[in-house]
Amino acid sequence: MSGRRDKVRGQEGQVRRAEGLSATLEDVARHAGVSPATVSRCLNSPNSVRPNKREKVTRAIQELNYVPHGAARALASRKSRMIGAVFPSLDTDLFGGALEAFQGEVAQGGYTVVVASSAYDPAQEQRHIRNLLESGVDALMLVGAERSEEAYRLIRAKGIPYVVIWVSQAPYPHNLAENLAPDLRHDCVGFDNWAAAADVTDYLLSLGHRHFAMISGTIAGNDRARLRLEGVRAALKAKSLDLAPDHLHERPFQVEDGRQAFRCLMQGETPPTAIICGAEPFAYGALFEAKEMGLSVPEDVSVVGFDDMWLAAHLSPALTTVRTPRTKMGRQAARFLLSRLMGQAVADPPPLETKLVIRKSTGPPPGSSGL
Amino acid sequence: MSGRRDKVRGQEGQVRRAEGLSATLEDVARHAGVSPATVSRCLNSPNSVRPNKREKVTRAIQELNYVPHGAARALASRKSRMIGAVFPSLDTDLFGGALEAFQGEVAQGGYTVVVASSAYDPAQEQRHIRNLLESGVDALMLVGAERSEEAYRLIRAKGIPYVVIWVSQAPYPHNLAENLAPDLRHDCVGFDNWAAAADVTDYLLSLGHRHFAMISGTIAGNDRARLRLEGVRAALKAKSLDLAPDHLHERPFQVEDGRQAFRCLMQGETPPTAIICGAEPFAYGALFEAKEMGLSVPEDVSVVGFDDMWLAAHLSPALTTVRTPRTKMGRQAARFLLSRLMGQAVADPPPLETKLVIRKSTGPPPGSSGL
DNA sequence: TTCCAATTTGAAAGCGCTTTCAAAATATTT
DNA sequence: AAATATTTTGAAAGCGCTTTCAAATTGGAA
Repeated sequence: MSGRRDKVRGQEGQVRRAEGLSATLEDVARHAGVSPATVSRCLNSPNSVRPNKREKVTRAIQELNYVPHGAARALASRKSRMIGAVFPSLDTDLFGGALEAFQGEVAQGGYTVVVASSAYDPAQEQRHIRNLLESGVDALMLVGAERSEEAYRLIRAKGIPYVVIWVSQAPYPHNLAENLAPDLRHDCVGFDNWAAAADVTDYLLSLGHRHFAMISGTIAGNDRARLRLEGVRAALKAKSLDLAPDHLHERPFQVEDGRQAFRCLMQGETPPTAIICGAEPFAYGALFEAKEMGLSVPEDVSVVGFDDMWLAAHLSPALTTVRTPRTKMGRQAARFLLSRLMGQAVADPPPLETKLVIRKSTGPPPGSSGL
Repeated sequence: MSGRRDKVRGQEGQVRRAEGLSATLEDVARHAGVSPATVSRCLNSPNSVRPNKREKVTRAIQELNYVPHGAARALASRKSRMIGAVFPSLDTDLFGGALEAFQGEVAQGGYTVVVASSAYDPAQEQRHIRNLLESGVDALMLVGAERSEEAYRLIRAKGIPYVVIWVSQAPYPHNLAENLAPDLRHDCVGFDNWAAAADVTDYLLSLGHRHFAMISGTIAGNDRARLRLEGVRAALKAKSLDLAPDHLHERPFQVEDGRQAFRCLMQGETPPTAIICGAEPFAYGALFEAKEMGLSVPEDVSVVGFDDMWLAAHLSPALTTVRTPRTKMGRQAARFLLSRLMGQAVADPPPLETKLVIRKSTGPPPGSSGL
């Protein structure tokens, strides 16, 4: 059973390809008068082949318009040169920025990124992880560390390096240990969500605020959201304060949710004087809604965001927020994975810095003399 | 030269895998007591195998935690189940939205998407296309039809289906024929940039405007930008008007560029009464800058955007703009490619609709009595 | 029950590359 | 110049799967 593939013999006895079939390495070898092994070497370690042959091969490659067959390469070399990435969403510059940086860096290393968006759905995420694993990615990048044991089992079964971004393994009381099996220490590239949230809260506290509210992203399966909430709570607790149940709104990550939550909060019995948003879209929504309700920020209520996306600085009032290093995360995650793939035993990079960016949406609570 | 791979024989003579090596189809076959062919069939066309065997195989797969090897599959079946996509950028919800929809739809069909961002750079785009082709993608999605002949040659050489989005093949005088070799009719999923631009212009014209300016995205290598500019020009020409040279600013696609251009325009000798932005970030910048300059929109100048990204409706004044169907494009492109991959000879889908969304940033020109 | 058509199965040949091993060619030393 | 060390090359064996072809099994029809 030869020739499932239509090789047709030309008049000179040379094998040509039937329409639509591209040249193979063997064709190149024949065309250049060398062995397939040599062509392969030209592709993978050019200096291990004599210049004159190398030239012949290069020419043959050009003439035949040869493009190596990725799958065959992957099969033989046991590496696909692909890195998988699953993001919770891609329709915002938040993860998009990280992806862009990640992809750019990974491309530098000759790798290609296979991407998927899980729409913040753990089940979908797991399916995507499985898919990527099947696709044969050499490494994996995931957002957040919280996911099913099953998902991690799959990855470990494949034995490929992976990195988890947007979280850090900070040695705080709030670290992940309490929520993850002890043997699970993932490599992280990210920042300390807990500390960053505690930070803004402290700042607000220092302005004199005592009545807080938080609009938090959906917490189930989202450790970033949970840590931020816990960070806020911890900072409040240090001053013997707390978040009243009706002052905590947990929602999907949309601007519209921010609007609703804000309205709800400000129309309540005891409106807060400061609103901490666990994700920036909430803050945008809050600001928009404030304008609509005729409330002024920060005179009537202070609002802080989280992430410092591009819009924050342009809003009026400009938004006080926490700058998170998404581009850096993308790049660093890429570099980390690349090093691991080159066999280097790189250490977990240290957590990245976040920065409290104080702008115009925060001030002393109403009624205070400015302290 | 056997066993480059460490197969170790267990005591029962059964082949197990050394650490880190995952089970293969052959392992599954042995474990289930069937031939490899049967396992393969279970994976690819389950109903061609008897239920009892199928069950055994399914169990074996589970027990061994078997994950098919994508590259091997791709090599043997000559299809990789991957689709490549190159976007000009990913750090905005514009292309991100399209990508998200594209990826979701493609995943439905059991495909996976390999993505790359070209940073609006043709050379980088071409490199990415080459890379994706090497990766063995079964199909390709690109933004815009304008790119080097070389790039198209590469794709055609591989003989895979591809689709070009964000543009249409509208049968207008402005169609692509003049800029592309006649034999190049690409499958398009998109809308008519020219007509959409002409549309807003007509609207502005109908409000009484006669002094126009345009802030256009960089045109080189970007047919969307070019078509939009031409659309505006054509509409103006129909009224014997034109865009003064100093009333046309061509820039990268950033908010900051919009700010600068706006300031420049409004501080000029003869400021326009209407500014058409070829991309929405420009309009945002314009609105922000107007506020800073103490100009009011639309009283002093009307501003229109292009794309209707999420922010447009929340701005004050809310932005009049053209809604472009990016989610639909993503989905439709995916479906088109999927059909082609299933061998169906689908026709080019018809151009999608755009919609002029009139909000508050446009009005009669200053000094007019409201017509 | 016997025989033939229809359905399931397995053996084996690749898919296009990489990589080992040994042979051939070249460079270096004595 | 001969002998040895080094570098280049090629032959061939897979990588893990799919798919053809023929053999084995099954289900009906006779």
